Amino acid sequence: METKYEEYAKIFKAFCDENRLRILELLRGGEKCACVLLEQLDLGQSGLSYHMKVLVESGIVESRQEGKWTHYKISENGSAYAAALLKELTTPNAFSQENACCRK
Amino acid sequence: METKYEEYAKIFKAFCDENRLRILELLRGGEKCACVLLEQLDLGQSGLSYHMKVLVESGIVESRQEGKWTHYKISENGSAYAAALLKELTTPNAFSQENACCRK
DNA sequence: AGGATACATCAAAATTATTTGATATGATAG
DNA sequence: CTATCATATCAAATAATTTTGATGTATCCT
Repeated sequence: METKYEEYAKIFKAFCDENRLRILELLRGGEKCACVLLEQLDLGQSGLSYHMKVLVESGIVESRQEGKWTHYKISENGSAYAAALLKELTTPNAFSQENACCRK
Repeated sequence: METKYEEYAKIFKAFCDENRLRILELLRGGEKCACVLLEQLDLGQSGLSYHMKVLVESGIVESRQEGKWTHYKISENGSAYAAALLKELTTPNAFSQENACCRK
């Protein structure tokens, strides 16, 4: 089983690699098929496939098959979930308890 | 020089490691000094120091020196910036252009 | 001053992620 | 059915990140 931390980490990995950030930038312009991404990026075919897998598994990107082509687009739900999660991870929680460490 | 993509990646790396996510969880409870973090985590001293450096460099965490102790807390500004950036990276941009690829 | 404490830094080892090239799979065109 | 195209998967090579243990540095305590 996966800890919740591994699961969260997987989501944010979408944003932790230059190539994936470039891919997201292209997808901000709308759905694209792999062949288009491939010609706009400095990546080989299997490299693109690898990064698309990471992106899809993060939930940030969705894929749609159409015959032999695969189309990718940014997932609204996935993105909203990531945004909400980031906010949660950085917001003080209810029982904010100051630490009583380091006596002077 | 650093590309903007490297800079963005650095920010999200804060959230891509189990140990760092655990540290953030502790910091959601308020400012903590390194010694407290150390005793709550399964990490050695130099390992903690390494992760705190990554977190501070991402801008998500701020540190404050007090004598020989270092206190860490979540940075409101850094977190807000990351949240805004994530939103931007996943929002369709103005000139959303559908691709004209893959003739049927 | 001298020893202890808190943390940072370094280098080596271990682990994980990414790239690359070769091969597999599945859809379509002929 | 066969060949071709688009993409996925695999394994090996490379690169980046993380862990670990040793050492350095500044502060504090006596």
